Amino acid sequence: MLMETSIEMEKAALILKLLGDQTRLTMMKILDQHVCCVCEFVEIFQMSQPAISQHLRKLKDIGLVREERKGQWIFYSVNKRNEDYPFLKQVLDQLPNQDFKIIKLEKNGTRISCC
Amino acid sequence: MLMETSIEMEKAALILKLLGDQTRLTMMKILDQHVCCVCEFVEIFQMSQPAISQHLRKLKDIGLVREERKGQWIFYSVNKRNEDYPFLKQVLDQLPNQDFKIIKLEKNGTRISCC
DNA sequence: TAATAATATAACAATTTACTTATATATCCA
DNA sequence: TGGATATATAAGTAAATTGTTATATTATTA
Repeated sequence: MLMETSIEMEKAALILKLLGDQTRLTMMKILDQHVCCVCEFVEIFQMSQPAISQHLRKLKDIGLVREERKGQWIFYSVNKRNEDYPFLKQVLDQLPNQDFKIIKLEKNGTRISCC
Repeated sequence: MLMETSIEMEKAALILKLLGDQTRLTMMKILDQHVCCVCEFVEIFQMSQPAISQHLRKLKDIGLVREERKGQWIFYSVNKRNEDYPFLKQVLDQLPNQDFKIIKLEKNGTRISCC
């Protein structure tokens, strides 16, 4: 059975361009399974906090992720209500699982430390 | 049943980056169904011949398309033997059909004129 | 209220991208 | 062989991208 998705070419290209960056692609794969905050991504990608923030903003700007503030922390998750989520999901489902990155954080103690 | 594709993150990001351009994405969608030559894409996208050639070269360089010379013309088609074709295909299958662009060429007489 | 922590934003620099125009290459055919 | 056609390549440029560092914002807590 063919899944019916009615994404437009322009929108599809926009989404794929955002996914065409290894950092953002990995973020999305992780976020599809886990809720994460900025500091965790800083740890995972060994990249500056502003760099992570900027990637997340791009993803948020086209509606792929959503944020929820809880105290000092802002938690990011995949926006499954987005009309293009089915399109996104089919891409993410083809990617290798990235849970090991979260597990590594947990072993570090870096995951619980802030979130 | 989940389709097994074992693409690596780095490779996936590379492919998605190439697809994240409306011209190349549309090219790939068309090429998945039709064999085309450069001049047809020049007509379809109303873009210079070198621009089209350069897009096709990028797609060829990572193995997504292949070329076959027939006389003066070089015919491009999707490289279905590529190990990452299943990954690509799942993306393309979600996009709206672009056959109308080829049909328009046929009505123009621009398709048969060269190919 | 002041210090700290998490995150966002601004400003900037290096790199990459996607065109352009000009030119080279390859094939066909008279 | 020479002109025409289809395509590729080279060189240059403007805009976009992706990082950086510095600073602002927001919430927490002593």
